Amino acid sequence: MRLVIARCSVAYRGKLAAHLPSAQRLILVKADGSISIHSDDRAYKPLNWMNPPCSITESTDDEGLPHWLVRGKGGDELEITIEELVSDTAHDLGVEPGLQKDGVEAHLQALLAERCEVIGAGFQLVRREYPTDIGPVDLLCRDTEGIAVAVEVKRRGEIDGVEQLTRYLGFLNKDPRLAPVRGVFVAEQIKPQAKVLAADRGISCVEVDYDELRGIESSELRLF
Amino acid sequence: MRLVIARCSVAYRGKLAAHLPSAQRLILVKADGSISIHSDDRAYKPLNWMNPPCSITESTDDEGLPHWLVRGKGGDELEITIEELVSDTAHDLGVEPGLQKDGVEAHLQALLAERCEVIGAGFQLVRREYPTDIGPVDLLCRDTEGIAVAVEVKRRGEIDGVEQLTRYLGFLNKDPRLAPVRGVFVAEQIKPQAKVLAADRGISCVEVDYDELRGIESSELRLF
DNA sequence: TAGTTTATTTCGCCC
DNA sequence: GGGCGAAGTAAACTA
Repeated sequence: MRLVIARCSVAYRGKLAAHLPSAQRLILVKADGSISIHSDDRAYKPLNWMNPPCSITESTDDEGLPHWLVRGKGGDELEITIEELVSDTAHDLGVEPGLQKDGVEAHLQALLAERCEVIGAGFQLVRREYPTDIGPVDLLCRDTEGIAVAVEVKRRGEIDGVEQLTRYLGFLNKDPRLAPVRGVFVAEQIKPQAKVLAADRGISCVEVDYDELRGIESSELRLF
Repeated sequence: MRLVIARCSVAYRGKLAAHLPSAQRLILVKADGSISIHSDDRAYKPLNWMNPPCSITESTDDEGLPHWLVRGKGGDELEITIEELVSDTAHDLGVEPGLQKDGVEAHLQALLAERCEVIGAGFQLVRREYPTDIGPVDLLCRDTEGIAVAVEVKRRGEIDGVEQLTRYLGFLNKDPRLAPVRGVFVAEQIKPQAKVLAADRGISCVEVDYDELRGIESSELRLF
């Protein structure tokens, strides 16, 4: 990993055109071949960058200033003119063992599969990831009257999720062994516009609390 | 901007839980109060981070190792245990003049709003970002016969955009002052599948050239 | 390898 | 400040 602190100007020409006037910035060159240019704000997002694979050509211009030309795929170009070099260091960091994550949508779906009465009183799970021609439905349940219920689980409920569930319902209702199938949209938070669309499509909405669900799971575990 | 190279372990507890085993990494502390932890790969994305505003508390643990506790909003916590400090430097970068972008959807939409006859001969703009219960339509126009036309603008025309326009048309057609409303899908490039779906929905497709549109704008400017 | 879906998405705009 | 759509989205997963 190479860290360059320098006063520089940058031009990007690729999927869009962007330009950075002269200022002091951090230029970060990683071992994976990527390059990113950071200012002292915007949190972790760089101002400009190039993803690997890309080639970096360092040269010196007419006035003796370092000049980098970075070429990425698709003809993308990043042009860096260094006007004043403050610092240029490199470190060999070695291998990255990797990040462990817990608590994403997959986990929420697993919790709901085990406690599907949270979605509706008396619901019984038929199966997780119930297959259809256009992809698997998160959960397929049956309610107290034996009616099939397709459940779409999201961490954040937005309009796309309602569309997705609508498509599944269209296909599931073609199966005479299942029809009529009703839909439930489950998420930690459901946006107002998604609720409007769901109502318009006859889909019910349920908001669940992740910590509470996990709490139920924990209490259950304590019983054994 | 502070740059720390160190062997460290990291734990994040917040929107999810995540853990990083011991390895050498770059810890980037920016003037905006953000912190991010980078490995030598994954391009510009850090392994862990905390967005501003957050507070960093540096202490020393039982074994004399530096220990950082970062608290963000919503009770999020980032815990960094430094096991070996390789380098710790700081630079004052000064103000960032900012990034100029050109060629994104907003610009395309603005150009089309001014020249909506490009979408259809004789089209007149009613308004940009015309509001509906499920979100704003990019452009609402009227054609030569006074029929309302909902226009969805994308940089890349894919199936999602056709779905989006279909939803808008459904809601707009409920308004007796507008109905019947027809739809036009405009993009620099429209994928074949999106064209098929649009045709199936009675939506017309128009492909426009960004440079040409900008060219028209430039020539207009030259006249004055 | 290509399409699909998620993301601690982040970011910007408008209300 | 909340809601919504776009992003040079990127990254992970699956068929």
